[in-house]
Amino acid sequence: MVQYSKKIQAVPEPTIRRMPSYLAFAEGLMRKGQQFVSSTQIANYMNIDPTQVTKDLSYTKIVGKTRVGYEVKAIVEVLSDFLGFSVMDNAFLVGAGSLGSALLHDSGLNHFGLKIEAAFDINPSTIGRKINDVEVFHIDQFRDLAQELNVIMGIITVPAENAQTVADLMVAWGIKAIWNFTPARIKVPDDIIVQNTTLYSNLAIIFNKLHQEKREE
Amino acid sequence: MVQYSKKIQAVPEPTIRRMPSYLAFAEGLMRKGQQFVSSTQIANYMNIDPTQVTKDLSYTKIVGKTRVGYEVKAIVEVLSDFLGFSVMDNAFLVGAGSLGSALLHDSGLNHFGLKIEAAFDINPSTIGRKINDVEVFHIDQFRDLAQELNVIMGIITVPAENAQTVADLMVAWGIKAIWNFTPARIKVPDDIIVQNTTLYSNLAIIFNKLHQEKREE
DNA sequence: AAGTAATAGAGAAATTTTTCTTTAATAAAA
DNA sequence: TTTTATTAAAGAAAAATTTCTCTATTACTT
Ligand SMILES: NC(=O)c1ccc[n+]([C@@H]2O[C@H](COP(=O)([O-])OP(=O)(O)OC[C@H]3O[C@@H](n4cnc5c(N)ncnc54)[C@H](O)[C@@H]3O)[C@@H](O)[C@H]2O)c1
Ligand SMILES: NC(=O)c1ccc[n+]([C@@H]2O[C@H](COP(=O)([O-])OP(=O)(O)OC[C@H]3O[C@@H](n4cnc5c(N)ncnc54)[C@H](O)[C@@H]3O)[C@@H](O)[C@H]2O)c1
Repeated sequence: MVQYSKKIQAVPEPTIRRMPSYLAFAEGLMRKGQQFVSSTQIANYMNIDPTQVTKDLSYTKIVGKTRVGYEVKAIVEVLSDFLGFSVMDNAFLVGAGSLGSALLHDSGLNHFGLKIEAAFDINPSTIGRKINDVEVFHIDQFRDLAQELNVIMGIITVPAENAQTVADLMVAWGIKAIWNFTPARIKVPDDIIVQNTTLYSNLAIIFNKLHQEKREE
Repeated sequence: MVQYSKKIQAVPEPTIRRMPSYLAFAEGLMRKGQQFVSSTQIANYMNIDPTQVTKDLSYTKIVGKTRVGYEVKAIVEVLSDFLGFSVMDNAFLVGAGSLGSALLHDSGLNHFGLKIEAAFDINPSTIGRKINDVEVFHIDQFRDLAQELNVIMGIITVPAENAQTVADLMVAWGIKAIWNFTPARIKVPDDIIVQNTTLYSNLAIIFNKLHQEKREE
């Protein structure tokens, strides 16, 4: 079967996953005043192969200097742009519980181009409060505010059993991308982007490695 | 170069990443009283190819029935065991800030075999408090408590710039695996398992897809 | 009872991602 | 100045992962 929606020359997802770490590393070096950084250094920091770094960076317009490496400033600038971190996108967060609050406190999101404009909940005791200067509204106000503030992303941090309900509302209300932190998989139309972020995958990997170690003993 | 530490017949990491979702789905079905589930159903829920599910499950000892599927109960039991979720591992969490508190509130970790026995911080105003029944100690007490409680995992939720310091302490204190939630990459001896869990990779992927959509318009 | 459709499972093929190899450039050392 | 070592970059090869193809099985429909 021919895949019509096939991406042409898409950047590999693993590459995109690594890039924010390159960026964060480069930002750190910049603060320390370092001008150049080699793929070897980055690879050493990341615990990966140096050619992997070179290949990853080759997807951007960054060019390195033989025997010197890449200009730190260039990495920061180009990578920020490339990753979409240098323009602000507006998001709404639904579920101002423990994880939601943590995200609202995380300045890294803001630094990397995501502005959480407002939070929503159904719990009367949370509504009206401000968490790190972000106000918590009743979920019924989502639609009007989303249009008003040009919000394209919705963050789901409600209990798993309510994830689908919230997702449906988000879609109906014009959200283009959903960042789902619950372990539940949500069903949305094809044109809506969904990113599932589940802790338990990571837990499974750690356990797997731990047990492998045990087996080898 | 010959790779001596090469794993024999290891389960692919992507497979392990998907398994917790299969498990969660099966648990949901079990609660609803469903007895069997087919790879098609699971695939539909996960938005992936059915043969992927079949292949993933083939790494375990689960066997399916033609035209019927897999027994839900078997998936739950075998997968829990396989993923190491049915035996409790003890962990310590260092950095009882916003993310740390959220993790301490997350019952899912407990459900999937991770018991956070204690939390540690250096902030006097946090020390002595209890978060969801887990006590926050001064970091100096880590060592003694780790030995006493047979803790093998350390969870790092301090600010990124302190991640390496905390990791060094954890290693010195006999921790076998580190779950690092900071964007910083830590350097540890080869025999220590490290799992980095960084939000910003996910953010980068969403932005990438969003921008791709924009480009295609 | 016969036919049909859905499914597990095994193996092959295709695709994606990582690693290796080679080349050219050039900074630093001799 | 010459040599050496380090590096980026491009392309090839290898490895890992996903998707496809085929077969056998069997529940359900006719
Ligand atoms: N706490 C964590 O560290 C953590 C980590 C990873 C994933 N998760 C997942 O994130 C989700 C939320 O976890 P949590 O610990 O923050 O739970 P929580 O109970 O602390 O917060 C959930 C919030 O959602 C609100 N809510 C419920 N239904 C809603 C609805 N229909 N519309 C709007 N708001 C609604 C609740 O009032 C509550 O404030 C869960 O699925 C959990 O598995 C949590
Ligand atoms: N908040 C989030 O939602 C979120 C999400 C993803 C990742 N992160 C990352 O997690 C880390 C923590 O974020 P946070 O928002 O919880 O920060 P935070 O400031 O709320 O919490 C950090 C805690 O660590 C403690 N601490 C600092 N140095 C310490 C040390 N040496 N030993 C022990 N404790 C120490 C502080 O006292 C504080 O309580 C950061 O690296 C952040 O990038 C946070």
